[in-house]
Amino acid sequence: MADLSAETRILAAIRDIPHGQVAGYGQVAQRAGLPGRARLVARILSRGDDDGLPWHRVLRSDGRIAFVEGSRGYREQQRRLRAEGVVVVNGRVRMPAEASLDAALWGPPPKARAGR
DNA sequence: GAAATGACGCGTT
DNA sequence: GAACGCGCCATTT
Repeated sequence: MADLSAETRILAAIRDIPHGQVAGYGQVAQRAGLPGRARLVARILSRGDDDGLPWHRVLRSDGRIAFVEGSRGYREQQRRLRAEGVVVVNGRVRMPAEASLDAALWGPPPKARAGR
């Protein structure tokens, strides 16, 4: 059967990112069933054809904003992230482990890490 | 059809 | 932790 287009799956994966949560391009691609297509995700977002998509929750694997520092999208994304309670420092965000994203989507473990 | 470009990722230095 | 380099994928010139 004709599977949904890769673009559709990627868009769905991005929409599945919970409020106040962030994910990397590679993570989104993998969640969409397209491992190694991180660049495809970036290209789709660059098009911006879709509406109401939380594109600002998609960051690089390093937790850094993909846009160039000082550019319009950069400031926009940073502003939106902070508006959701995400801590952005020096254009950087604490990248959650993949397990954390799974937990946020499927069920967070009550075993919170204490002390650090 | 080859080369260049881009909201990327990972390993190495 | 930052800088550098190479690899991968899809579109455009």
